[in-house]
Amino acid sequence: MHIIQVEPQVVFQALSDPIRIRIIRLLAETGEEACLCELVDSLLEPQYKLSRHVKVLRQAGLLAAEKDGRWVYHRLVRDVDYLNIAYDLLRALPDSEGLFARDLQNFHNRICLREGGRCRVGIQTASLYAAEGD
Amino acid sequence: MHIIQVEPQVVFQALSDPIRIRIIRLLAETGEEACLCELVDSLLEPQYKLSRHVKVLRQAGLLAAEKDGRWVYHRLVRDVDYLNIAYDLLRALPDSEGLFARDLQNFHNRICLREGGRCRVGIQTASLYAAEGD
DNA sequence: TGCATAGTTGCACAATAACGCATCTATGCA
DNA sequence: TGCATAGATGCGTTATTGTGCAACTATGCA
Repeated sequence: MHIIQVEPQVVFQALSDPIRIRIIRLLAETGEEACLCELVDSLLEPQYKLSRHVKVLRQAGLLAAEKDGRWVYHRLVRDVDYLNIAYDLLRALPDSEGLFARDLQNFHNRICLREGGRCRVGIQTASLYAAEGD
Repeated sequence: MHIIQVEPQVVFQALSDPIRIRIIRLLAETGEEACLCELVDSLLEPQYKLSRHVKVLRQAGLLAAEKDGRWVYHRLVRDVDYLNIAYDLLRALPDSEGLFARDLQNFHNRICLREGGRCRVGIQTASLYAAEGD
């Protein structure tokens, strides 16, 4: 394990985007790790978009990635004190319009598709949430 | 008093700049308020630059401004839970190169010039820190 | 009432960042 | 060994942001 020295402003910059906030908040709230397709089905955003945002979060030191076959699991970096405070901050944010609650619900639904705790399918948005529109 | 609803990413965006981090960190660490010229003498950055950065922080809901004669005092907004966590976060940041320690020292020196707890002078950088260079 | 000064802001410019599209890589399975 | 699929990325475009310079506003004092 290696700790990459990151300038503080890079961490805040990484969290200055709504989608990236939703990603980190989802993992902070659930304590889970998630592969990209699970994030796609939870946030209902294009795959290439989330792939880029996850990369930003990784380069900022907030996420660690672990490859498992075709899937790449992303989890929060927990061994930096001020990052844990950042996660607490995210969990303390208001959810005035219930947008985060929706992400959370979608994520829970998507987690149910795991087999042996591992994701075994790809993007399921079309079949799972087709009726939701949005 | 009124609370302006601010989207979370705006707060992080406000803290995504090194100078703005230094401003908030200084006020969080000392518990003080500061007028603009005191910030100029503490951070050793141009006045127009800090004026703009302070404006960003104000619009993001992190700072409140109070005018007193020719001086404008800036203080942290304390009545929002997640902002207080943000201030804790800033105080937990490393100061690997001692840059923040310098800001803090300059600020303490500058506070000594107050009369009756109020700033009564303008920018003193030239006379106070002329020898420091940078 | 005019001047010095604390602070703000319009403007132009350079750098950065988010996005959609399409394409590319890498891995498991038939 | 070829195909389907999870994920990454190059490119061009557009929007945003930080900065320096200079000019501006607002306030206290002689």
